[in-house]
Amino acid sequence: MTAEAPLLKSGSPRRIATRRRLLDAATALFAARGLHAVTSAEIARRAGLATGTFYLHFDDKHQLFRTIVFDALDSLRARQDTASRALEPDSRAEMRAWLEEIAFFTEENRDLIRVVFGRGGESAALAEEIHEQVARDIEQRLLRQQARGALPVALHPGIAAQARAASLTRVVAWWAHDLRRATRSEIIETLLHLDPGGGQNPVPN
Amino acid sequence: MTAEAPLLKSGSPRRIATRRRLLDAATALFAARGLHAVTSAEIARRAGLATGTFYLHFDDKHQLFRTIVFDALDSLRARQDTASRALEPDSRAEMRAWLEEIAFFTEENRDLIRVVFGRGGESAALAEEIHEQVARDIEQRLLRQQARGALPVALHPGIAAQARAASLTRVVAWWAHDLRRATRSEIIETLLHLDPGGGQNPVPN
Amino acid sequence: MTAEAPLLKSGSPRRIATRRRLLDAATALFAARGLHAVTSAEIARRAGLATGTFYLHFDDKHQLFRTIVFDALDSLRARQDTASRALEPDSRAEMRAWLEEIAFFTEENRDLIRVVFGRGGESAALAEEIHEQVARDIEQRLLRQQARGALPVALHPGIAAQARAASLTRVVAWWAHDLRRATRSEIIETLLHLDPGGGQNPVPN
Amino acid sequence: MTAEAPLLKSGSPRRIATRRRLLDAATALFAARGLHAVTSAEIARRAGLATGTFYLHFDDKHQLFRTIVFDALDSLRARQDTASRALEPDSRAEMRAWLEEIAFFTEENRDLIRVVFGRGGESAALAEEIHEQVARDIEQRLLRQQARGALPVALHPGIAAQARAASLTRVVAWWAHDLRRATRSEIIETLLHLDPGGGQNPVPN
DNA sequence: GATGAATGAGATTTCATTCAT
DNA sequence: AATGAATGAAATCTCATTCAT
Repeated sequence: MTAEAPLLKSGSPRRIATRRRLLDAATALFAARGLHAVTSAEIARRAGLATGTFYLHFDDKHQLFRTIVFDALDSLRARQDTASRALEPDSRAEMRAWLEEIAFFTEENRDLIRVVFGRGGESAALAEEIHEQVARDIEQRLLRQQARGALPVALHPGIAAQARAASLTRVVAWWAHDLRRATRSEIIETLLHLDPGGGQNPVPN
Repeated sequence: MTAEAPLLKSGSPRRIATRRRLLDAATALFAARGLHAVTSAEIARRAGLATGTFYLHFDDKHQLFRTIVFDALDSLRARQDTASRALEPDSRAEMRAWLEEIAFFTEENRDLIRVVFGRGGESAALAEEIHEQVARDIEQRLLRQQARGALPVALHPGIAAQARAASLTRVVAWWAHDLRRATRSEIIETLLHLDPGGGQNPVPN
Repeated sequence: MTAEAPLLKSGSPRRIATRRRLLDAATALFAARGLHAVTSAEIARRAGLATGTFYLHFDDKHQLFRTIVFDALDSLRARQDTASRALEPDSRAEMRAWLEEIAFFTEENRDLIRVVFGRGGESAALAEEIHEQVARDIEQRLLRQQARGALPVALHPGIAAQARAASLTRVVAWWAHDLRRATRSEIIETLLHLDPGGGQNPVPN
Repeated sequence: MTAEAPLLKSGSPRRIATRRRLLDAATALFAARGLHAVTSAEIARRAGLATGTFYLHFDDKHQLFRTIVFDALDSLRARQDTASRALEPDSRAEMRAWLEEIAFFTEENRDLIRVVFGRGGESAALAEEIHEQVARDIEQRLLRQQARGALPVALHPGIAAQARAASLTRVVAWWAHDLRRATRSEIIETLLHLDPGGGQNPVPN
C-alpha cells in the first residue's frame, strides 16, 4: 500500500539475489523457447519463486527482456570504447575495431541475438529500437564525414544511415542464426567494405 | 481435419466478387488499424458478408494478408520487368530503373508497406520472407558480377546480399513511414550509390 | 417452391440413381471415418453431386444413416424369418437359427456395426433404438415363456429383456470390432447358453 | 503448449474449497442438463468464480466429469469391499452383496448414471471405459470358476464377460432412468439369476 | 518481501442448412 | 432436379496482472 515502495530500487541483498534469479531464469527460457512462448509465471517458477514475485521486480516480461538486452548492449559498448581508445577517431582502424567487437559479441550472445532479431518478430519493437540507436550513431559519423568533405554527394546521410544500420543488424542476425554461414573475418571484411567508414580522402562520386 | 485440397477453383462471378469484397475490406482495415487489431469477423462484416464466408475464401487473416501482399509484389515485378526490357542486363541503367519502380511502388503502397514492415513486427514472418526473396535476387546478381571479375574480393556474396537486401527493405520502410523524410530522387540515388550494381569495370579492392 | 415436392418419393430413374449414389458414398465414408467426421457436403461431393442435392434426398446426415442401418436390419430380419420358417416357434433350434443369422450378418456388416455401436457413441441414439427394438422382441418371448411356466420366477421379464438385449448387442459389437476375438461358433454357443430361449421344461428356480 | 505437468498439488484450503465448488456446481448442472449442454464458463459462473479459474483446476469439462464419475465409482468399490469382507470369496452371498451395493449406489446416484449411460451417448467413451472395467472383473471371476470346473464348457469367458457386463450396466442404466420400473429386490434377484456367480457345483452343460 | 489463487476478456473456426439461379 | 455460395451461432482456453494473506 505504501506508494514509495517501487522507489526502493536495489535495497537488500536478498532483493538483489531474487532479481538476479529472475534474470537468469528468463535468459535461459528465452534462449530455449523464445519470448512469446514463455510466460511470466513460468519464469518465476523456474527461478523458484512465486508468480507474484515477478511483478515485484519487473513491470512485465518485455521490460525484463529489455533489461537483459540493454545490459548486454552496455557491455558491448564498454568493450568497443576500450578497444577504440588508442585509435584515431573515425579512422578505418577504429571502424575495424568497432566491427571486431560486434563480431565477438555476436559469437558470445548468439541466443540473445536470435531472440531479438529472429523468432518471427517477437521482439520487433526492441529490434527497431536497437536499429534506431545504431542508425543515429552512424548518421552522426556520416555527418562528420560530410563536414570533412569525405562523403560522396550522392549519399543522403539519413537514408544511408538507415541502410547501413540495417545492413549491420541484419548481417549480425543472419550470422548468429548459424555461425557456420561465414567466418568472423568474412563478416568483418565485408561489412568494412560496405561501410568504409573513416576513408581519409574524399570519395569520388 | 481439412481433408481435401482447394476444392474451390474460383469459379463463379459471384464467388469472385465476394472474394474481391473481402480483399478490399481487409486492405482498408489493415491499413487503418494494422494486422493484429483486425479480426476475420470484422473483415467479413465490413464486406457485408457473414463471418463464415470469410473461411470459404481464405484460411485465415494471415493468408488473406499474404494474398494482398504477394498480389502487390507481383504487380511490382511485372512493372520492373517491363521497365528493364529495353535495358542492358546487369547495367547501372537497369539498376536505376529497378529502383525507380520500387520508389513508385512505395509511394503508391505506403499503407501496405507500413503494415508489412512496421507495426511492431506484426507480420515479421512475411517481412522476412520478402527479405529473403530480395536477398536471393541480389546474391544472384553479385555472383554474376563475381564471375565477371566485377566484385571486390573483400565482398562475400552471401553476406553482401543480406546486407544490401536489408538496406533496401529498410530504406523503403523508413521512407514509407513518412514520405517527407526524403525525395524520391534522394532515395534512388543513395540506394544506387550503396549498391552500384552493374559497374562495368572491375572494382579495385 | 411447390410444397408437394417432397412427396415425389421415388419418381424418375434419375432421382433413384442420385439417391443411390448418395447412399453408397455415405456408406463408404462412414465406414472409413465414422459418422461425426463426415459432413453432408462431403458425401455429396464424393457422390459427384452438389451440396444442396443432398437435402433433396435426405433430411440430414443422421436420417441418411438411419436409412442405411434400417435397410440392413430389414435384410437381417428377412433372412431370420426365412431361416426359422421350418422350425418350431420359440424352440431352441429356432433360437440357434436366429443367432446364426445374426452372426452371419455381423461378419458381413462389420463396418456398419462398428459405426453404430462403436466410435465413441457417435450414433448412440440409433444404437439405443435398436437395443429397445431387440429388447421388446425378447420381452415378448419371455412373456410367452412365463405364460408357459417356462420362466424361473426370479426372472423379471422386463429386466431380463434389457439384460439379454444388452448382452446380444454388446457381444455383436465386441466381435465386430475384431472378428479374431472369437469364432462364430463360440459366439453362437455362448449366447445360446446365456439366453437359452425355448427351453421346453419349466426351469428350476 | 502445456509444458510442465500438474504443478498444482492441491495445496491450500482456499484452493481445495474452490475445487469443491466447481465440482458441486458441475454435478448439479450436468444432472439437470447433460454434459453437452453445459459449458465450462457456466460451471465457473454457477460456482461464483471466473471462467479462467475453471482451467486452473481441470483440463476441460470432460476431465472434470471423469473426476466426478470415478470419485463416485471409488466410493462404490469401497463399499463393496467393506460389504464382502466377511463373506466367502466367489460365493453366491458375495455376489448378492456386490449387487446390493450396486443397487444402493444406483438409487443414490441416479442423475450421474443417467448422464453417463443416457443422454444420447454424450459420454459414451466414459461409459465404454466403465464397461470394460466391469468386464475385466467379471472375466477374472469366470476364469476362476472355469479353473474350479464350475463353468459350463459352452461359455467362452471373454464373450460371457462382455455379455454379463453389458447386462449389468444396461439394467442399472435402465433402472436409473425410472426407479419405478422395478423394485430394488427385482433388480438384484434377476441379475443374480442371470449371473449366478459362485455356483458351488459344476453346472451341467 | 514473497506468495499463489483468482481474474476475465475475446478471437477463432466449423458445418448443417438455405435459396437464388 | 440440381447447383453451390452464403449463412451465423456458439464454446473454447490463455495468460498478464492483481491483491489478500
